[in-house]
Amino acid sequence: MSRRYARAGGGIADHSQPASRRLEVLELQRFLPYRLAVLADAVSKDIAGIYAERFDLTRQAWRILAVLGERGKMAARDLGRVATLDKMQISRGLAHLEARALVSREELATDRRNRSVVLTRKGRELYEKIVPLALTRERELLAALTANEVEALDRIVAKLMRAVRQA
Amino acid sequence: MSRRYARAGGGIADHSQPASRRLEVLELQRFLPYRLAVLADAVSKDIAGIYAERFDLTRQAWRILAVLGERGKMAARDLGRVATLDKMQISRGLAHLEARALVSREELATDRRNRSVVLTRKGRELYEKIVPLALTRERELLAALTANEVEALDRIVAKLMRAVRQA
DNA sequence: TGCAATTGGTAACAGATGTTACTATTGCCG
DNA sequence: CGGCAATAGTAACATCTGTTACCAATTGCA
Repeated sequence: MSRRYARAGGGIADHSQPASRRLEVLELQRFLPYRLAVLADAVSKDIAGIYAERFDLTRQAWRILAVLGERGKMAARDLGRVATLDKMQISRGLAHLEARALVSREELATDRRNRSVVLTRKGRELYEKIVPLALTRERELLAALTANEVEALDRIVAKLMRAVRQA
Repeated sequence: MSRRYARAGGGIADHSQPASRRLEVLELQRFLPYRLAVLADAVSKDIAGIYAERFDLTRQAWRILAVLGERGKMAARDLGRVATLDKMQISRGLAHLEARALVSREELATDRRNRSVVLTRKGRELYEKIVPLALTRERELLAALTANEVEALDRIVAKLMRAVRQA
């Protein structure tokens, strides 16, 4: 909505320039996709300070660890859906985690393509070290908002996600 | 998961585990940094559908183009600050844009380290083609929100940005 | 049953990105 | 002045990431 204001009293439109030629201004600082990208990147790097710097995990590996810690053994295929990672990212993340003995994979007799994955003891210990730190940091960030804003953010993110997905 | 339910019949707290040892649960789907990352990534890819697919610009190049289109000639150094890009990203983005004759650089007599950058005619034409598309897409996404939510999002993003920056 | 299409997974390459270190220029302070 | 520190910018390398193509296993259907 091209910032057009209703005029009181009279339906006289602004014809100083034909609407079709007037270029709207894009202020990068106010452009939602830009702001979201910058914010998400900053938050992401902040959290990576926990799992990457201190525990040498990639972002994908951390997501996989988080899902396995939360849900226990599951098929590799489902990991992708829950953690929003494509199959290549899953493959690489699991390779990374397996090399460090944080997860183990076992074949399913029912479908030998699909292997199920589970945290090892070492993996669970790492998970239990990271989670409190991550949650604490999340709380610190959310402390900048009022309770209403936290609730609104929840709703807004969900709505935007739906909007962009059905593009 | 370990979600606890209030017990009917009496304010007897659940002391099955001491609070200090109970591991809080991190549900990835509700974890703010994760949700933000997924949303920003989806929005980013959506907008990239405009500047990348149709006009073959990288994300950095697009940001630089946007800033130059909005503010006119400026020092390369300042581009980074405004567009949230580091100096290497600026260097690469400008190389990309210059190779396509979308920007031109000129030396300043006052400081030969620092060159000023400006859109060429071709660059401005491209800018003016992309901007309406980007703004339209932004509006379509924001249409999923109420006016109050749009306003709240603005405030919330600013607050979170401040919170994470002073980490 | 048997063959085409689908699915899970990985290898291999190409391209993008982050990091370190280097050059060139300028500012600062003795 | 002289030279050390700071700044703008880039090259070169290592890493990460996306893409394509491919294999193996399974499913579906003629």
